Amino acid sequence: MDHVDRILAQWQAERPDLQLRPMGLLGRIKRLGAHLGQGMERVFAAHGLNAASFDVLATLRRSGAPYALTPSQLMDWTMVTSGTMTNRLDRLEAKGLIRRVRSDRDARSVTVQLTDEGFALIDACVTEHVANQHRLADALSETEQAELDRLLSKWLAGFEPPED
Amino acid sequence: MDHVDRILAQWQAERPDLQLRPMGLLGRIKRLGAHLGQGMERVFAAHGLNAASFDVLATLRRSGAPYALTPSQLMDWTMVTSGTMTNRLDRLEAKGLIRRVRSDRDARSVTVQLTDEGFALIDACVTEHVANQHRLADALSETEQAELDRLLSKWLAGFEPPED
DNA sequence: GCCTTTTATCTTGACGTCAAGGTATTTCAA
DNA sequence: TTGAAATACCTTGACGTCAAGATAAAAGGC
Repeated sequence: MDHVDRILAQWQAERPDLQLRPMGLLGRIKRLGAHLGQGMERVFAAHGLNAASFDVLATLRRSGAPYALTPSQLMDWTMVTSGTMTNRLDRLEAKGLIRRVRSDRDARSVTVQLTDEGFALIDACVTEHVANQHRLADALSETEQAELDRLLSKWLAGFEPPED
Repeated sequence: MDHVDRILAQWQAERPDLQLRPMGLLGRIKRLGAHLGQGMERVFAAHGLNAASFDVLATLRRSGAPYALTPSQLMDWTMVTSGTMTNRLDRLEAKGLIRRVRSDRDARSVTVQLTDEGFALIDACVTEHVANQHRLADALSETEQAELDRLLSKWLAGFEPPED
């Protein structure tokens, strides 16, 4: 009898006409996502970051040398709007973690590049982040994690058709 | 090869020292949660609500007659801070969906009650919401949904120790 | 060469959230 | 009885987000 079960029991009593089966599943995904998010934010915060700024720096870092992408590419990877990305980049630039370089070939275009400070910070942060993810997933065995990943991949494929 | 796989492949190339196994799992939970959240928001929006306002009205509705709880009880159920709840209640009150009643017994306390309009709205909305949840979960068979729910419950139990 | 359309990014305004703190009230131990 | 602590709710200020639209530049049809 967890939090989600209590919610389902209330609905069952008040609206016995409803077919509640998927509600528990969706509720658990949402709550688990919230707990995992909080668990990850702690590591980000220890490095002066949050999920938003980590997301940008990590995307640049894993893109490989020269650790530079355009705002549009970053928007594609992180799935946020242009206004959100402008705001994120403004803050990261103010902290000296990225730098905006105007393109020579296209005056509309900007390249966002990790500074040395940004590179060092994200490299240290992601190392801790990965270790933290291991801790967060430890409640399940490797077999269970693999089975869960299989089911989530199948579900996710309906929203994000795989390519290649 | 989905979006998460592409991220993992980039990390693998750039940081082969990292043990990336749990990263895919956590990434898929996050992305799936985002897609499901968007899918649910559409139904809320069709009734002039969003996830936040739906959450409050649904909590009041499923609490049973007289469909009234204090802000503190609502905070416990919805897991938001007091400032957030005040803001939510202000907006719902302005729309005439809830009403605040000062307590006779404790002058600090307030009872938040569904109005007739609020009751009618949330009852209609939750009916559609449940049908929508079925659609969103349709990508998995009933067996798969049950297995997924089992694994998520186990994982979630580490964050929210079950009671009773 | 021009004019429309598309592309790339930034700006604005509204909203939801939280942390920290404020105010009023109640509780409880001395 | 009274004064400190706890409780219940609200206020404030900062932040992250989005939708809509602004600006500027490039591309393409004629």
